[in-house]
Amino acid sequence: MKNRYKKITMADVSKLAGVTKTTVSRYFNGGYVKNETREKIKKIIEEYNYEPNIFARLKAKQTYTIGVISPSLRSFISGIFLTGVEKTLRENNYIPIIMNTNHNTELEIQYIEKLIRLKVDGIILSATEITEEHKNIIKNINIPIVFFGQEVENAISIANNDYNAGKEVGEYIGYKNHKNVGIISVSEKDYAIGVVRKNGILDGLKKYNNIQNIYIEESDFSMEKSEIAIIKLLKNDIDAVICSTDRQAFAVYKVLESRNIKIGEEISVVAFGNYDVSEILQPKLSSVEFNIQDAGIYAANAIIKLINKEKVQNIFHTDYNFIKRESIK
Amino acid sequence: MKNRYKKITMADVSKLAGVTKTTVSRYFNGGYVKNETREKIKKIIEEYNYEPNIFARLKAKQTYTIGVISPSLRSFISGIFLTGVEKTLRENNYIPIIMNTNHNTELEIQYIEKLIRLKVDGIILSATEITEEHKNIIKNINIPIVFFGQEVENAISIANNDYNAGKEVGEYIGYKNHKNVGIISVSEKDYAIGVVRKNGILDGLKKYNNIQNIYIEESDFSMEKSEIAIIKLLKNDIDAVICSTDRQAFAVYKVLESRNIKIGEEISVVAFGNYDVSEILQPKLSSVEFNIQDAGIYAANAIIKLINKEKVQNIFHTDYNFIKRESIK
DNA sequence: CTGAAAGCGCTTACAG
DNA sequence: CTGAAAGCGCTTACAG
Repeated sequence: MKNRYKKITMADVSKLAGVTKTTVSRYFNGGYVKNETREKIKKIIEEYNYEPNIFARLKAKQTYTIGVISPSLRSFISGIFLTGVEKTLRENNYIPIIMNTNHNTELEIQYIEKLIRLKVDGIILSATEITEEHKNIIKNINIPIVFFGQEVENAISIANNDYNAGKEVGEYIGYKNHKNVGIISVSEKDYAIGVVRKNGILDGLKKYNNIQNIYIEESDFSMEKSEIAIIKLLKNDIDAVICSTDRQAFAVYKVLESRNIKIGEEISVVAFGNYDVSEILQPKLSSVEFNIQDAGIYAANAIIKLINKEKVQNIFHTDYNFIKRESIK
Repeated sequence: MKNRYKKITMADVSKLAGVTKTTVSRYFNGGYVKNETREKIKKIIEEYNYEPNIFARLKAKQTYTIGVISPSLRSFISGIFLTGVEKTLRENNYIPIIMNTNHNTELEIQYIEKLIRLKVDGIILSATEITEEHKNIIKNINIPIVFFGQEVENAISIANNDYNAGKEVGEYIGYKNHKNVGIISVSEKDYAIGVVRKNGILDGLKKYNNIQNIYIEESDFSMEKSEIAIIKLLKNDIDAVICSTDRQAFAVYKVLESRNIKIGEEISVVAFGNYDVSEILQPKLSSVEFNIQDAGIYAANAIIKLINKEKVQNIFHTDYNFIKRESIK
């Protein structure tokens, strides 16, 4: 058997098959090749386990690479999203070039530039914030781009149905007859979570007319900041805490447990994200589950459609499901 | 201001700077360029925000791309590892091509072939199993490869100090006077965890001569299988469960809670991995923390050294730290 | 210190 | 249906 770990080029294959590399190229790119010729090429390819080097498609219209920019490589949400994206892209013979910004928006812009230079066919951007620069990109870029996490005007975007999800949670907290509610929010720069989701919650809380006080503390996605937020909220006499994410709820659990405050009895806790461990917590955390894997698959399919000049609707809302568990009294 | 989202090539830059592209190339690749010329080029580059297309280095000795193969994009461990790798690679001007196998070993081999075709300078492989095919690769591949997670003979590898960590845990369970111990293991194909870590545990358990029975159930990294494993173990009268990973421990918590068995009182639970939520669980999970971020940074630095023909020691063991919390009586 | 020419591994008009 | 030639955006000997 041939050494599969030695490189072999299209020129080598063409010689071995007794054709020219034009024909081999056509073989791979769906051009006309006579059946007999096709067989000859196929034989060599299989024997030598050949596959063209995608990075050498310098002159091609398509490079079959897709840039994927993520704010994190280690969060629950981004892990699932990337898994969905990667799988779908790979199945369609695209290769993802994954870039991690570590929540640095400036890097996001730099990576877009870098990806364009790399001649990617399209970009999937999981964004936490949409700046003027992003809008500028949308106008000037000439490859398709799909946003995830935020609704973006005049662009293709995939977002959670944050308003409705927030509203459902808010209504339920009211329905369960809470009086004084603390909310841990995030920066309004993260419009989807910091504004839309929050507004949904606030509108939902109004429904049953029994909420007396609402206290809001801004945090971020870290446990540290969220611990500070819940400590501040506890200065008020609250009977419910609505967290923007499960991770924030973990911080709340930590603080409440340390103070021996009974979750689900003295104070209700609810969050968004439904991480896999949330049902292991004591008491089990109530949380809104978003179908992130689907979002990833949708994003990958959307970018492929856009590359193929097919129509894609401007905004796609991910499904959600409010899972009520023991953390609500 | 120039449109930053239009591509500009080295030829364009060279014309604008009044030199030839050879010189511009040398500018970027550390060749001799007169200071005056250097300034002219620098000016244009900054004005147009130019950077060479790394994928067009078809003729170069180095492509500055590194293949990174991971069994998952959404596990706690791989997330941290990839974050460390990506950061370090990026800081050194390498770009990672991240491939996800979803625990499919066959894909692993395919991706190695694909990466070689892509002319990556080196490969970092986070492996759960080392097969004959892997050993074959090591012999035949002519670019450097660094393994993570498993110790590999005649290759550069980074692994947790699984034996010592296992032993420390085993000893502690003996020291705390447990009598009947259940172990949830993983397949022996995963040598690091399924054999080395397990052997460490078993050897550790011997130290205090007080363990009467040891029951072992094989699982994998999923909660589902681990629930089945703990249910089987509970048919024996055990007073401690040693899990191979925190995720397995989550399954154990779930089952024990559903049966109202008091963790840390009736049964001790201990695991390996120390996921960030493990200290939020009730009772707090005792677990061995491995410094995975360091492993990622080390792996990236190792591959860069190998590319530069520098020496790297064959095996590097990641630090660990056994964190004892309330889950042990 | 810099340039002209060839080449990396492909694709793409253009012929035939 | 297939080939010869040019070219993608770079790098690299080789001159000078």
